Amino acid sequence: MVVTTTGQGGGRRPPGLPTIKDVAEHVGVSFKTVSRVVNGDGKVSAQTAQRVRQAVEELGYVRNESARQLRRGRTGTVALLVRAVSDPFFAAICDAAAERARDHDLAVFVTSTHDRAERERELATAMAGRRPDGLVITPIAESQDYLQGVLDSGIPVVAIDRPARGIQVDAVLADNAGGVRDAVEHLLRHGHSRIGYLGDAPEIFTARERVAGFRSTAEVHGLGLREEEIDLARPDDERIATLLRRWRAAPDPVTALVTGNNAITMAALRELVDEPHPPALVGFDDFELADLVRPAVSVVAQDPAAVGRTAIDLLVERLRQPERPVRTIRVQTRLIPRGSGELTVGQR
Amino acid sequence: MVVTTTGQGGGRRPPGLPTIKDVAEHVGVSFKTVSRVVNGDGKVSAQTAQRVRQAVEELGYVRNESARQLRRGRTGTVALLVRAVSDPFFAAICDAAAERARDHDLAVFVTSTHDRAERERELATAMAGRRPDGLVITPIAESQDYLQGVLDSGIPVVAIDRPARGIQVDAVLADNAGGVRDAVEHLLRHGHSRIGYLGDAPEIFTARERVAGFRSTAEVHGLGLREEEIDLARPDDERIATLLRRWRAAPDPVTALVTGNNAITMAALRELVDEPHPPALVGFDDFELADLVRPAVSVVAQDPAAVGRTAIDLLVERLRQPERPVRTIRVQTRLIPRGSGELTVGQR
DNA sequence: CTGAAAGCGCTAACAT
DNA sequence: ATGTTAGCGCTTTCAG
Repeated sequence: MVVTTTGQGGGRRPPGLPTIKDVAEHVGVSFKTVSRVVNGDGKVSAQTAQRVRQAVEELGYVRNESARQLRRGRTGTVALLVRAVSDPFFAAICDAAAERARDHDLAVFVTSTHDRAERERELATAMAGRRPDGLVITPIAESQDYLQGVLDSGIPVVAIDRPARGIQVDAVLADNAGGVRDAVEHLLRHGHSRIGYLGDAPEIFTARERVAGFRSTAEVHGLGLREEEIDLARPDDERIATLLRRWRAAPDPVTALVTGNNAITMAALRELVDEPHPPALVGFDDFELADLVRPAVSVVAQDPAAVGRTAIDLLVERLRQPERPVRTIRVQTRLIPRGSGELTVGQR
Repeated sequence: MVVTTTGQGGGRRPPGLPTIKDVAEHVGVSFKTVSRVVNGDGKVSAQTAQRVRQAVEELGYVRNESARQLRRGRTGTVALLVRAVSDPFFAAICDAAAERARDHDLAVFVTSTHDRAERERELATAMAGRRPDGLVITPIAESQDYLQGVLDSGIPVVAIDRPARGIQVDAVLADNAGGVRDAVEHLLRHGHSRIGYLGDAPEIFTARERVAGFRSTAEVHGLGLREEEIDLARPDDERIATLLRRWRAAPDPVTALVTGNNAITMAALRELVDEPHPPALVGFDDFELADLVRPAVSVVAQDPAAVGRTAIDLLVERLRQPERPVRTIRVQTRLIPRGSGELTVGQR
């Protein structure tokens, strides 16, 4: 459906927005005076200031940030590279980071890498061209050493979700092992001792930390793990469905599952949702509607907002103190029991 | 947990990234030659070009976009204002828009307005300061006339999700009324004639279009609507739960519901999920896991990716032809039956 | 094929 | 309190 009307903007050739000079001319002062008013640099009589402000309003003057940035050397921006803004975890990080950045008069520019290493580099470089005051990245590539020059030039970098490699930078990570430990101990408390683990591929940093948490917790509690009940691979509904059927058909089947990330939790749920007696389940990462599925899904929730805020905090601190030691901050996870993790062995 | 190591970046004072001049000096050519190589402006001997490229690599030169933009007048960017990137609908729009923009060598800068009118204006103005080649906005404020100057200056504006007011601009909207019509007719086909409607507050454009679709469809099919079974208000779990209990306790209760947006669908589901015989339900907007709830939720799905892509297309077309008539494009919705909408009256 | 000069719009430093 | 001058890093003429 197409509604036809007149063209936009009255049809003039792009005259461009007015400049500081246009405003000055309009008022009859030097363009520097306008600059002073616009920037609140004091040293302007209240009267002139008033007239300038009026002219600014009338002409619709908006300061050209490119020019300003070029002259000042800083842009007041932070570049944020995430896996995908359409991933709720990263979306929450973006919103929280933008919010916190506002408090420091910084604007956040977000880009999605879609987990492609070459795009990470491409986008980080493109962002560097815009001379952000800082760079927050979700490392994917083998190494981030290509950022050394950027770092040396005085633009701090903060890694989130996974540590950077090949460069020494601050990082904000989740307490992956601790989260899984909580999940396992929760299941143990509810009488489970045969627990299966479905994790993402071991190339992925968080996947390694999480399964390590699983193994060590199992060891601490003297659980006899069977390697065939630990699965590490890219999420794939089909594969996971098959695997679960096999596990559950075994003579001494697992009574509980821990899933290592959201996509895997979803895949497992799709397979189990219509089972009359599903195994207990605790998923890593909370998700909307976890409380609407039956049984409601217990999860280890991350705190994406804290990750986003902390990343900005680290960046700002480093801008203030470039020499301070590099830090890695772990954001705690939180176990949210909703029922699926409480299914006891007897209930099966 | 804090790991302490050495500072970042070798501890030098910010020397800034190398400039075109540094590269030129390093190679022993004029800085203009470097500019030519960097921009692929031909007219450079293959040998010089090679040496320049090597120096660029060695020094880690990245073009300063602020300087470039200042001189060229265009930035190669599009500013995108959405309600919130953490809203899955808008997140999908963002990703699709960024993808499509890449094809035109445009970078998209996203900001969230969080549905606050004053922030819409504030952010749109801040974005204008960065001189984007185009502006895509999700209108919230009463009027967008404050953008007239931006428009006149040659920066096109496209409205998404809701039309802009006070300015004549292109728009990409969903077929709201059509989507609800499909929902209602789907329910009619399954034997429902007593249908309740839960919509968002009537101040909201999409809410008005959707309830209008409900009313007109009901009329076409000769359904006798009862006004007390049409509810329009900001989503509120408590209110909706109470309302539903009342509706269902009535002597001749509704057998089916249409919910006008995602938040309302969620609220209704929370109330109905544990009912043995819930009413049929069709929600406006698809959501992840709609297939995991039992019964799986039938929805009218929007196509956010199409909205994002179309917005960029309109922008690019207008950049090419500033005088073309203003257009409003409606993106079709799609009914996805999953079970909740098929519950027949007899099944209750 | 390459270079020199000018200037985009702004702010910092220095006058007045 | 206001104005002048210079220059940020780059691209666009215009010459060589």
